[in-house]
Amino acid sequence: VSLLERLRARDDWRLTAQRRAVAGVLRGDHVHLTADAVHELARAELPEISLATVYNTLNELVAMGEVLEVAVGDGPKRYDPNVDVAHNHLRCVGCDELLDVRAGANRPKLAAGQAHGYRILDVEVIFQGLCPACQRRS
Amino acid sequence: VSLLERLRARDDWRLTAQRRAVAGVLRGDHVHLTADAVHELARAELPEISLATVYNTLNELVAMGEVLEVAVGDGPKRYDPNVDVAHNHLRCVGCDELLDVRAGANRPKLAAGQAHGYRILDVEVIFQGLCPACQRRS
DNA sequence: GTATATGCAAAGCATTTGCATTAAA
DNA sequence: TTTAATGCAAATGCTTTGCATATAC
Repeated sequence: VSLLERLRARDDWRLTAQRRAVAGVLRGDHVHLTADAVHELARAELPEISLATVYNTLNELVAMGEVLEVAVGDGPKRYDPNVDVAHNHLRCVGCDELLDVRAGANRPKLAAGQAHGYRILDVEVIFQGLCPACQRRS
Repeated sequence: VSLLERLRARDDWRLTAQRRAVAGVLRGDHVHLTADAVHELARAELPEISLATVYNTLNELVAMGEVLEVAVGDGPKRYDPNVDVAHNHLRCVGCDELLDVRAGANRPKLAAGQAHGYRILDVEVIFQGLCPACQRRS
């Protein structure tokens, strides 16, 4: 089921040209675009789309659970349409590239007695390292 | 060995009143202060310290490896002086509280064939959930 | 027709930077 | 005395917001 189809199914959410353009850009399984990049790409299809609308739309998609917000390291947030399959991230500390990696069978668990009364909702795992290009550079 | 002692030992780094104040604030094992909070607290000891100097100092401490920068969720970065013991973080998505948790014996490893040529330097694990107070509130 | 989304420009917040002054070594 | 750190204020980068206009339903 594609993002666009899921959005079409909603009756509480108006499907505008701008939102269709944003959804069109957020297609695929290894996409980690910044708001700015989404704006650039969406503009190819709809030149008059504004950055503010891109931000508004992305925030709505995140609130709906249709897109994942990935904030790691410095720099702008990334938006990841791959919400169905649990996965981890691999980031290059040199160039800030961000890749998806399959979640190993062993999702980390909190050690006993370490929950501090929390109800755990999610575990985020981020591998940090140097990509091949940045290894050569350093 | 305390942070202040380690800093005194450096001969390439001038120990000023401001830097001593920042180091004084970053004492203890469960400290996750924002730059602003460090500024507030440091002001108690040294009223004329500026926020810019706090930022400069924190960045230097991070670059030296004496302090950990923790950027998770929205909101400002936190600074964590607990660099010696590897540990994970537990964050409340409601109020943004941040706690240290012991790293389980099983640090997550990248599945075979998923390294994409990267040289891995670090793994960050962040448990997200609701703290007791925020559970009651919701 | 009516509620909602849009674009624009301005505001917001966290952080960094340029530069003249001050202080550590 | 020399070199580096400070404070201030302005600039930056990302993101959000207010409001009049346009558009989906």
